[in-house]
Amino acid sequence: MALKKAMIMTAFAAPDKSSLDNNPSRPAAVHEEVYQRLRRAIISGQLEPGRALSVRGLAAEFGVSAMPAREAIRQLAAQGALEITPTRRVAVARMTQEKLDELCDARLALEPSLAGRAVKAPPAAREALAATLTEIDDALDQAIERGDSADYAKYNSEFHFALYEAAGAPVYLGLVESLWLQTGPFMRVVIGRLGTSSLDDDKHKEVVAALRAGDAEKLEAAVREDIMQGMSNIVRGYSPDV
Amino acid sequence: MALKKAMIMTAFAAPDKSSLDNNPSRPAAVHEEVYQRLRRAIISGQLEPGRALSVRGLAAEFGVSAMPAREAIRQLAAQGALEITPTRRVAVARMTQEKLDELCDARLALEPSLAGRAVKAPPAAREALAATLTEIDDALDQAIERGDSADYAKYNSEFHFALYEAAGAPVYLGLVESLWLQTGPFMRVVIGRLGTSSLDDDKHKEVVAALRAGDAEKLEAAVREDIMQGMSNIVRGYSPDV
DNA sequence: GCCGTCAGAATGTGATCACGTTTAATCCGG
DNA sequence: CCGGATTAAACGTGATCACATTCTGACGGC
Repeated sequence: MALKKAMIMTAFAAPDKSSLDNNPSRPAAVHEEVYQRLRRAIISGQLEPGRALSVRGLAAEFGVSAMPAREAIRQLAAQGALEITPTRRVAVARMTQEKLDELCDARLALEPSLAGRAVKAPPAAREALAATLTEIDDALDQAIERGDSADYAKYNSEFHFALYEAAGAPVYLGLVESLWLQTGPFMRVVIGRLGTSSLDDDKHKEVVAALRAGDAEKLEAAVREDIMQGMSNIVRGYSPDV
Repeated sequence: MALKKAMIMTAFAAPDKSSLDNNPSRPAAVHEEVYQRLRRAIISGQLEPGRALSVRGLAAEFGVSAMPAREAIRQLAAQGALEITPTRRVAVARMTQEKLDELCDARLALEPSLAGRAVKAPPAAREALAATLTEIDDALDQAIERGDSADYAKYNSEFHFALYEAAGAPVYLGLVESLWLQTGPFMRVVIGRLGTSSLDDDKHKEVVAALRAGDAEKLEAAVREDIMQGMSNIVRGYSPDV
């Protein structure tokens, strides 16, 4: 029981305080931090589908009162990450075959064109982004070699969102975040089932190359292939109900 | 001031109780009803962009305590309908040119293919849907003749969502709802500015025809054209800041 | 007439409590 | 050893309160 508690604590790890907190002016709202930590944990697949969450439980985990936990839960439920059962209980959203198909279609419809917008950034910013992406991708490759599926999921999401955030398209970004919040938990299950060995041929190198070349079409194609490859892995590792 | 109060009351009108409440088993949560009414008001453009909302104000409007109002606000903010200012105040999201471009792109990327799924429904359900759509479209035409831009926006949203809900694609539907929550308020401003006279050539008839024919491609094309036409109207009526 | 000041009203946020429901555990009879 | 009933714990939800911050508008000096 103490072990499980420790696992939970790491899943909801606080953001790295050593990095610069780029908003020194205003202290962040408590419910906002709860939301962000929970969101990261879900996107990077640290919470398995069907995992029950409770207002009081979350509040205790984060050392806050019930109110911020409630707000974070409602926000994530609105984005499709959490399900509210008919009896009003809260759990990480489960996956179905139909939902998986929809998520795949929607990701292909949105993410490539979102990524494509990143090439419109000024060359200096583009180069900086490429450097950041390479850095993340290196960490990702190391995670694969290590067989660390948790870090893989983490760096994979960081890679994509570093690219997407650079596109400067907040509406698109919000939609895509919702999609990742719905795929994240299930993705992790699949990776844990298949292992990281089958993931060493992602298209991230092509993404960076196309970004450096300023070739929007190639960038979109690379992202599209990356998504399709990742989703086909999911299908390979799929089993119902979970 | 009493007049303004009355206007607000109509904007947040309660759903028609005479219609069947299709879930007699469990009483809906209070915050859920607040959310639904607010959501409808926003999608159908009854709240102008920049309109300030407050927890206590909303709670008073709906005759509830602050808590359900807070939850509804947070949910809608998570969907992009409401903005939270740097000082943590809440207002209906404003429009910018960049956001408008994004919304247009995203709608074109999602809504046609969502609508296209509706043709996969069994013929009987498709025919019933076509009948419903025709009914809504008639009311819509009458609203146009009347020059009633409020009813126009209402029936237009009802037309689209009747179609989209029939597609049976909840993930897509959630994304599209988010887009409408962001376009709704601004749409209404534009319609009010242009009048309804410029809106009598929508593609709804083609939509219904394609649905009846079971022609997914034509259906998608008709929806695409309807979106483009509606969005071009917005561009025509656009002026910054609002 | 304009702008800065300042007091009062309004607001977001977090905490806590109460109530009815739901889930989990316990116990008991077979 | 098992299954159903009963009791206890946990939960979601709504209400209310306190506090710090922010907005509003009136007032007064320039």
